[in-house]
Amino acid sequence: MDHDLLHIQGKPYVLVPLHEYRMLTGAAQEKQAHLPQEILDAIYIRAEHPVKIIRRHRGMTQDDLAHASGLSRPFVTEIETGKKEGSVGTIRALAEALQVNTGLLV
Amino acid sequence: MDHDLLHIQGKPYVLVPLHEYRMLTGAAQEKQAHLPQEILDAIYIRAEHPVKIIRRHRGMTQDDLAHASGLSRPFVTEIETGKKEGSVGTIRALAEALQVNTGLLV
DNA sequence: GAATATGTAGTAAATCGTGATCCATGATAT
DNA sequence: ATATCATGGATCACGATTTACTACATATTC
Repeated sequence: MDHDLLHIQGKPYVLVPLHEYRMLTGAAQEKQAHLPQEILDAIYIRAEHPVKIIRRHRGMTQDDLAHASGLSRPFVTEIETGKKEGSVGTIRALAEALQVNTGLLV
Repeated sequence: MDHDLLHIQGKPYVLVPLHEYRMLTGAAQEKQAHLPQEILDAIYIRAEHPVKIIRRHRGMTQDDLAHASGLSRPFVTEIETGKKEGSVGTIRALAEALQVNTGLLV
């Protein structure tokens, strides 16, 4: 937890990577050691759906993920585009297929 | 609690005043200590529903949790007894009310 | 243009989440 | 001692919403 300390107009600031900031402020996540920082950053920024971010990082197509998770391919699309949210079971299946903690997808 | 977001070499950072940073890190440590090992063990064992385990550890009744989460009391009962699973939104509301990561409840 | 990857409609079926109601226990008064 | 009431929890029926599918459409890439 050692970050850069800098001063702006005489006041001390700490430069905290965004994902750690999210953790600190309670939108907390557990450590995902196997996901590189830029992926975690992308997830926390929420510019795209976490499933999409992680799926592409895993080098999978929607069809790959659909088969791996036992869901239909269009449904994966709808999850990723935010048209559907999916049930808790869906989230678990996706997390399992993507090999990440469910907390990352919720 | 909203701070400046900036990018350095493509990575997102948050500029946090030092005193708030100290508060945040202190609070985070305390938050982790909030759930003792025995509670985490109980959750892991899954003898009872995590919501029930954490709710009682927080000294809340089902009615307390219902109000805190904005859900109806019967629904909280049904979640805890496993009769219903709830939507992702439900999980988020409960995690928020119980002040734990969603991952613990999914 | 063929093949691959992704997005959209339409839908039966499942689930959500609620109010009404009920059960058990315990405290307080009668 | 027992009737009454309050509290915490559980169950049910049900309208409303969502799920997750198949079939179809559109990009995108080779």
